[in-house]
Amino acid sequence: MSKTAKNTTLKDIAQEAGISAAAVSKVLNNHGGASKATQARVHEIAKRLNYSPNIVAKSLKVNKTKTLGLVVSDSSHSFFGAVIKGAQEEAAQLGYNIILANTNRDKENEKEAINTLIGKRIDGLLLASSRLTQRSDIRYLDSLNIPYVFLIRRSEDKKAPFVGNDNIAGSKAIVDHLIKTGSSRIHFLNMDKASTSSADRLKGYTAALKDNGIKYDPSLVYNTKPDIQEGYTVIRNILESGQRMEALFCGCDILGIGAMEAILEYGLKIPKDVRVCGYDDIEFAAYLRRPLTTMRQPKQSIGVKGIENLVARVEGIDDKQNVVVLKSELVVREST
Amino acid sequence: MSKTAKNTTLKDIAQEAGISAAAVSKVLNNHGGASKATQARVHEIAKRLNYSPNIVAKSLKVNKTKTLGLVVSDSSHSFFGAVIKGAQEEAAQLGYNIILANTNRDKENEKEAINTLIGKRIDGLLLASSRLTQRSDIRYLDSLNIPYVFLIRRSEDKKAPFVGNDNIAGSKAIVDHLIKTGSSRIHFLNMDKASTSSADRLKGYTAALKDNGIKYDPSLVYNTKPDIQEGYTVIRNILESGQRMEALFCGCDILGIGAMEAILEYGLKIPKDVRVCGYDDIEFAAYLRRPLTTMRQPKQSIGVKGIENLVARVEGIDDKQNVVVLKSELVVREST
DNA sequence: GTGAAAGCGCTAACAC
DNA sequence: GTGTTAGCGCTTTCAC
Repeated sequence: MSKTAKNTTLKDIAQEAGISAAAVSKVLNNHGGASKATQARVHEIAKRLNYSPNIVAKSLKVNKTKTLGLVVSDSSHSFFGAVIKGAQEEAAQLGYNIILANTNRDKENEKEAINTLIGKRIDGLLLASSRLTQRSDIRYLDSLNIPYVFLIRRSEDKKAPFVGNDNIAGSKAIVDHLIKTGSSRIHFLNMDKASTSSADRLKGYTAALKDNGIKYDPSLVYNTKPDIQEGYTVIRNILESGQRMEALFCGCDILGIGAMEAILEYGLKIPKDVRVCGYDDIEFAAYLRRPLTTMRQPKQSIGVKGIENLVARVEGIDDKQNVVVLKSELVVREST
Repeated sequence: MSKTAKNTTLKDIAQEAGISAAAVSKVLNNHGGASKATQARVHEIAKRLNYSPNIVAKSLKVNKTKTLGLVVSDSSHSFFGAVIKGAQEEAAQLGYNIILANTNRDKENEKEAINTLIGKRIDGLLLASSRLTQRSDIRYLDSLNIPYVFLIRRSEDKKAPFVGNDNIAGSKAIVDHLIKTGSSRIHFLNMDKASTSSADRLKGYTAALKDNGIKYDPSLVYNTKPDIQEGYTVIRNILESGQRMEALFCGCDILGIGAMEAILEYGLKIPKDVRVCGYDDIEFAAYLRRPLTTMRQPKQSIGVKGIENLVARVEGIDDKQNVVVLKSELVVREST
């Protein structure tokens, strides 16, 4: 299994063709460099020797790796799976590769992952649901000296490049739906407080209440991390405390799944007794115990647009937008 | 956004410390190379100048990139998400990065992706649910001159390195479960015929029947690609054709989801009228309309062990197993 | 122990 | 046009 077979290099081809390596390089990159006859000869030899250019050497020379970093909190989450797919395929389309890193929602892990990526001399960085969203983090990111784009969760610095959906409008729309269809007492199980996405979703929630003349009651709002078990536990505790619940907006579908389990287990009916909404529209939202009403984020498009925007920055194209806000769409299912 | 700031190099440090770049390299890699005092000085300067080694240059020199390729059919599938996570984290642990590629279940795409990866001079290749499982494909893979390991779906060549579960034993166990709990007429909705995994699952299915003295009826066996809609359509057609169905083994959970939708929509009860099993135990199998009985594959472990095995090959360690078969586990839920 | 020289494979700049 | 030279940033002999 040891690599004995040396790879063919430009020099090998040059030797066989009786010209210089530089000339071969030019021919193979279509920069002229030789007579038609020599060109044909070079191509023939390259093919025969099964030549594959050493991108590492090229990268060193041109100081570009055609590799992008994609940092996500957890690549095993269905939501990120779709984003990653979009990003990876668009990158391939544009001639780039993607190195993937997981942070498990930890800021130190994230910085460490980024530092490794920087060592590999990536040309640009995509940060999905980053923890580096504080204003002070921007200095760190800028010091990296490569372009970066936030995905899904924006920075507190609203000028930082971002691709995602409008969380305020999205959650306002979904809470509106809950109100229009009959509830005025709406529990809200939001994600971690620290996240700008959570903050925006809370804004949407309060805006919807206000628009409909409902008083905001902070005791109906809870926060927890996006995890099925967490959602289950929080809602179960609320129910067992004897609080009446008639409508519940969950900050993401994952929390919605846990919440619905708790509600059903408690003996309440969905949607008859409690109506439940999520956010994201992950792939399985339609096939749950109660198909979940939710806000569909264009997950794959977020990945695609993110790469598009990042590559534009990497390649110095000027007419890119700084902030790309994609539309989300209310999907009403059995849970409401 | 243009990269004006030049990165610090060994030479910069050397200059400031008044020694050679080679000496600095040795110090920074703890290969001795200077007096204690000089060493301290070098470290101080490196830190002050925010030195980050250029891995591209190092890779070129040592002919190793510390980068591995991971080729999957579809990274957005929940199942692969878990495998990717395990692989990525284990790779990071061992000092490697992962470049991800999608093939969309197409052999030509897969070869193209691999060729790109080879150009990037990856040190090794992980093939998850590959299409290159024919004996003749081994020649192609061997010609790459880097170690590779099949994940999940094995090659026809049983000597090819592989990490996954025992599909024969797994599907035999699940069909046994169906038989033991009362069914003798068992439909089987398997995945694509071409896959070695499907072939093995069919073997398990027939073995279970034989063990229990049930005659194998090929008219109960169907094949389709792993897609919710496909599963839905096939089962719906069977039902509408008037065939009686009392138990159904699906080759993967994804097909199980589609199948259950069709069955319920047709007005039959699960598990009362039809009992349904899947395979894989994807994250959401427990939260479906009918929580799905299934065979739990150790998804994350497959990624972890796959990387472990591959890295052992890359680093020339001899005591690695060629074929690693991980245990799957029957998880009984409401659907049976 | 310490430092100088060579060279990984490629391409951009420069001479002919 | 055509080909040579130099050098990207690093490590690894090899001399001292």
